[in-house]
Amino acid sequence: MSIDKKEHIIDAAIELFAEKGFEGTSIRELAAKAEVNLAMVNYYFGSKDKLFEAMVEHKVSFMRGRIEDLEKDKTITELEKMDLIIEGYVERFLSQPEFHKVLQQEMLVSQREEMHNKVIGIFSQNTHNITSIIEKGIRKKIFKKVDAQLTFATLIGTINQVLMSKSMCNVLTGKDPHFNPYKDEHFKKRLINHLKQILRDHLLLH
Amino acid sequence: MSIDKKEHIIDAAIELFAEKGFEGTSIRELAAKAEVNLAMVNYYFGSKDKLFEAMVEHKVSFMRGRIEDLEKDKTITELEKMDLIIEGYVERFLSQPEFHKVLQQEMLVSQREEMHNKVIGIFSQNTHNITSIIEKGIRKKIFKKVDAQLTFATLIGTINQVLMSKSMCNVLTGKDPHFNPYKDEHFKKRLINHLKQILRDHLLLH
DNA sequence: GAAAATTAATTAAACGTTTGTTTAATTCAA
DNA sequence: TTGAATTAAACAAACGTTTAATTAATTTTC
Repeated sequence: MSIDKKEHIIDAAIELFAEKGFEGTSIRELAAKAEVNLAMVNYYFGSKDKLFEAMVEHKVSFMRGRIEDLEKDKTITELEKMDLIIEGYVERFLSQPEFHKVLQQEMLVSQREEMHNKVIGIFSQNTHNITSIIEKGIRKKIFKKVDAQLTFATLIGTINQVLMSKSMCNVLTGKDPHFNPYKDEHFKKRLINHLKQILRDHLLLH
Repeated sequence: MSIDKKEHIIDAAIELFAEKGFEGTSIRELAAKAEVNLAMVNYYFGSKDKLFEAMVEHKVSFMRGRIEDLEKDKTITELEKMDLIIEGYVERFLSQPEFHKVLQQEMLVSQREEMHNKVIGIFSQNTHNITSIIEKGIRKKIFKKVDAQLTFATLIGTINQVLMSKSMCNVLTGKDPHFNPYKDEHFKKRLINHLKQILRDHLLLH
């Protein structure tokens, strides 16, 4: 009975936090969207802050990466690993653009510091693994001597950029303002291809 | 007498909005930081919303681009244009990281819709010009047939990524958490070099 | 150029709302 | 019958904004 409701609240929270920000969303508004009584939010989660934490916890558990395993994998080349990382990231981020927007907001503001650090932790979780893969490729002389850290920033930054705002993305790609690029399979492939191409150009020797 | 104070308030607003977000910043807090009376904010700007608009207006006027002229310029190559664009962007963004964070926040949330659209307008102002330059380079067969729009997203996205959070940037580059990369000349050059390199790799024929 | 009159700047206090949260009563399920 | 779920109402605190009074600066008048 209550599990549905808890998830209902979390889903409403993601939508509203993504659209209006954490401080910009009132519990009353949230309760109305989730179709529960105002007091239920505090009843279930204790406070607005704890709801936020629970929401992040709940969603992050869904996207625990396999990137650590990937780094150790010796059956595929570093380039193939990068391709898999790109596919994984784009797939994951585009499938939950609202949640990802909430994380981006939290990364920008340092209002709730523990949450800010937590989100940075989530994002930088893979930083080391991926730069390691790139650096390994460099040592193997498969890759050029690039700036591995900023190359990673380019990868994540490009995805973040298109995920930042639907209308921004549509302006960029010249689409109709009400078009939803995140649900468009063609756009997803386009993004993956672009990232694969730019990384190949940048990493591979010629 | 009052011009100083107005700018005092705007400066305080940028700092606080960048750190805590628009809704997360109270006028009382802001007035305290600017060392003015609470009522002065509304006296000068009318409302919190209008203060925001005035702040954006005031800062945007400082960074009116020369990119339009650059597009038409026929004395330099498209690659040189791209180099100049990179230098200009990095210079501009790193010199006002707090203001830029405010814009990023506003791009993410669609709470104040007119402001949201305005910021998108600012950002996409150069979208057309820059993709035009890339596409011209492609027609001239100086550049490969790349996805010009997503290439632009990569350029802006990389800069946005490192500008997102100081501590995030430090985690990425393995620096001390309290280090300020935005004021570091070496980091600036590193970022410029990376962007130039990745664009060369991606755009130029081999 | 000093006094008076007028406008602008500044203040502390109060306004009405909205906020997150809690309470106490009620309904529901086991 | 007991404990959890749900509700409407109330809570104090914080919010953006306004008011009314005071001080400072500027302009006008003689």
